[in-house]
Amino acid sequence: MIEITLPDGSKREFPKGSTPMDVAKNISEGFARNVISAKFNDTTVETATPLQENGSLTLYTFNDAEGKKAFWHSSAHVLAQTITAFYPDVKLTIGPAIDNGFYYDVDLGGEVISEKDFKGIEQKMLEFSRGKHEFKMREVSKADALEFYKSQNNEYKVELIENLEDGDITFCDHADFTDLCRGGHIPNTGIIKAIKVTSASGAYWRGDENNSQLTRVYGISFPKQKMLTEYLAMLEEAKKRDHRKLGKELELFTFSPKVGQGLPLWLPKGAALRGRLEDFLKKAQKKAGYEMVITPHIGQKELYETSGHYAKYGEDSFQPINTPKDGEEFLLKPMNCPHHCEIYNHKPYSYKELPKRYAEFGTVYRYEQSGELHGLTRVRGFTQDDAHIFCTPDQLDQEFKNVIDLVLYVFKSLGFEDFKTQVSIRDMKDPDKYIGDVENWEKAEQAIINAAKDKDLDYVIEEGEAAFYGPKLDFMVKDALGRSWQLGTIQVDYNLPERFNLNYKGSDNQLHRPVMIHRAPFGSMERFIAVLLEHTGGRFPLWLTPEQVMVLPISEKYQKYAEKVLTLLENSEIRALIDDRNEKTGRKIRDAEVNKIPFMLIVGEQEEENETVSVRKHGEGDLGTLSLNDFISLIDKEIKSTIEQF
RNA sequence: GCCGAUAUAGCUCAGCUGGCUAGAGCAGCUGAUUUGUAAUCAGCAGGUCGUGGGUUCGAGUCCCUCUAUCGGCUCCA
Repeated sequence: MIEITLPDGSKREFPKGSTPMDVAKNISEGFARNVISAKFNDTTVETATPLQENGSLTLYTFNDAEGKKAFWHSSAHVLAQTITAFYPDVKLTIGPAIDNGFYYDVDLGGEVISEKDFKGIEQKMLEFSRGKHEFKMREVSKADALEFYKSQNNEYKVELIENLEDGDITFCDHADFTDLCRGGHIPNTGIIKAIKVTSASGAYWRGDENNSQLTRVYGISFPKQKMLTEYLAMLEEAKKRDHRKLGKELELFTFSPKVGQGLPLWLPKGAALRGRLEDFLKKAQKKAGYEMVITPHIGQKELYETSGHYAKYGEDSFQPINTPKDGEEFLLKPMNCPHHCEIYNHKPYSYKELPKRYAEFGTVYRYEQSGELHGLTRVRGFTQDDAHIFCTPDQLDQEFKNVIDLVLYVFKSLGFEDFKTQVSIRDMKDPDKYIGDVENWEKAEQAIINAAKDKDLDYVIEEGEAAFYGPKLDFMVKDALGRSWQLGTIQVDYNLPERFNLNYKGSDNQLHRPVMIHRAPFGSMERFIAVLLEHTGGRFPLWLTPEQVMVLPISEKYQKYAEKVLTLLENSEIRALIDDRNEKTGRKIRDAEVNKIPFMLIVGEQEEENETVSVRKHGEGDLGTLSLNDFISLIDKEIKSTIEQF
C-alpha cells in the first residue's frame, strides 16, 4: 500500500500502482469524470501513471490552469495528428499549450494552410477526438528516437532529441499517432468537445529569424461547446475596446498614408486629452523637483556616435539628413538622453546641486519594422514623457525609489491597478551585446532589485531583457486582448555619463561621475493613451475626458437658456457643448450616450423657469433635477475623487 | 523584414461561380417637423471598387506588381 496526501492535507491508502484516476474515483465518481491532469510530488503526471510510492497528489480539472495546460497540450497532439493526415509529408516541430489555447509549428514544405482550411481541420480534429483515444506515454532510447525521426527526414525533431539525455526521452501515442513528448496529457481525446482553429501564421524555428520559417497553426479547444461560444463572444467584446476602433470613433487620432506609416496624427480631441495628461504629469513632476527642458528633434550624427546609439542602431534607423554643407549629417532623434546629457554638460556642477532632474515631453523617431507597427502602441514617431536624473552614486537608491513612487502615483490616478513589473537584466551568456563595464552593471542591477523589494513591487527578473546601456525596471499593463505592453520604465545608466564625460565636483574637491536615471512613467503618450483607451473602453476619468457635459435643449425655444448654462459651466472650467440640432431629445441623448459623454443636461421649460438642469449620467440614466450650482459641485466632487494630489 | 489574410461612399458593410447605368444603413446637405430621457419623416448628393499592369468580347469579381491595413513571427535604444 502507498499513502497519498491530498491538497487539503487528508491522507488515504491505496494499493501500490494505483493511478491518479483511481484516487479521483475514490474521492467521487463525478469528480473523477472532470479530472484531466495531475501532479504528483511536484511532477506533472498522466492520470493513468501508476503511483509507486507515498506522496502528495493534486488532481486538476479544466478549471485549473494546470488542467487547461494539459487539455490544450493534448489538443496540440490532435492538431498535429490532423495536419499529418492532411499533409503526409509535413515535418512536425513543437506544439505547446499557451495562455489561450495551443499551437503547433510545422514545416509544410511548399504547402500553405490558410483560413479556408480551418473548417476542415476543425472537423477532422473533432472526428479524431470522438475516437476517445488514450494518450499513452512510453520511454524510448535516444538511438530509437533518432532513428524514428531520421526515417521521416524530420531534422527538427532530430535536433530536439540530440539535445536530450538518453533515458529521459519519451514518446506519446494516441490512436496511430506518435509524437516526441515530455508528458502531461488528459486521459483521452474524447474529452475534447469543441475546437476552433484561430489563425495560421509564420514563425521561425526556435524563434530565430535566420532559421527556416515554419507555419504556426493556432487553436483553442474546450470540454464543452458552450465554453467555446463564450470564449468567442469574449473576443468579440474585446474587439469593441480596441483602441484603434475607439480612437476613430471618438475622433482622437488618425493615420494618413501620405504622411507615412506609423506616424500618428492627433485630432483636436485627442490632442486636448493628451495635453491634459501632460499637464497632470508636469504638476506632479514639479512637486518632485523636476525642471522642464526643451531640445530639438534632430541632432548631429556625432552626438549619437558619442552616445553609442549610432553604432548599435544606425543601420536600422531613419537615415541621416544631409544639408547643403558637404559632410554635414543630422539624425532624427531616436531618444532624448544624448540631448539631455549635453544640457547637463553646459556648466560645471557641485555635488551640492545634485540631483538634477531634467524633464521633457520629447518626440522621438524610430524606424520600427513595418510589420511590427500597431495602432498607437507601436509607432515610428512618438513622444516620451522623458526625464533624466543626474545624481551622485549615494543618491541613486533614493532617487530610484522616488521615481517608483511617481510611477505608482500616475498608475493609481489613471486606474491601472492590475500591473506587473519586470526587472530586466543582462543576458549573462551574451556579454558583448552590452556596453559599459561589468562592475557598473552589477551595481545598477542590484540597485534596481533593492528598490523593487523595498517598494513591495510584484516583480519578475528577466535575464537578457536589459537595454544595451543598462538594466531597467518596466511596468507592464495588459490590453483588452490580454497582450502585455510596457508602459512606465525606469533605467539606470552608468554608460552615458562616461561617454559624455559628465562630472561634478565632490566635497573632496575632485571630479566625480554622476549616475543617470532614465525614466518615463507613461512610457510614451501614444502607447499610454492606447492602453488607457482599451482599459476604460473609451470612458475616460472625468478630469481627462474630451467633453464632460452635453447640454440638450428640448427645442429651439430653450437655446438661450442652454447658452446661459454653457457659459456658467465654462466659467467653472467644465468642458461642455450644446447639441442644438433640430432633433428630438431621445435622439440627442442617444448620440451623447454613443459618444460616451459623461453628463447630459436636459433643459426645457421647467428648467428655465426654475434655473435648474435635468441631469443624466452616461450609462446610468436620469439623476433628477439639480440647480446648476449643485451640478457644478457634483462634477467637482467626482473629479476630486478620481484624482489625488501627488 | 518574414508568413498568411484583407482593401468597394466620411463610417459599417452587401455585391454568388466575370455580364445592363456598383447597392444598403449611418453620417452629410435641403425641406417639413419644435420635439422631455437611447434613432421624426421626405428628398438630394456622395464611389475612375487601394495603386499600376495583365488575361478576356467584357473585370469590383481572375492573375501579377506595389502600397496600406489586420493576425502572428522576429524586433522594440
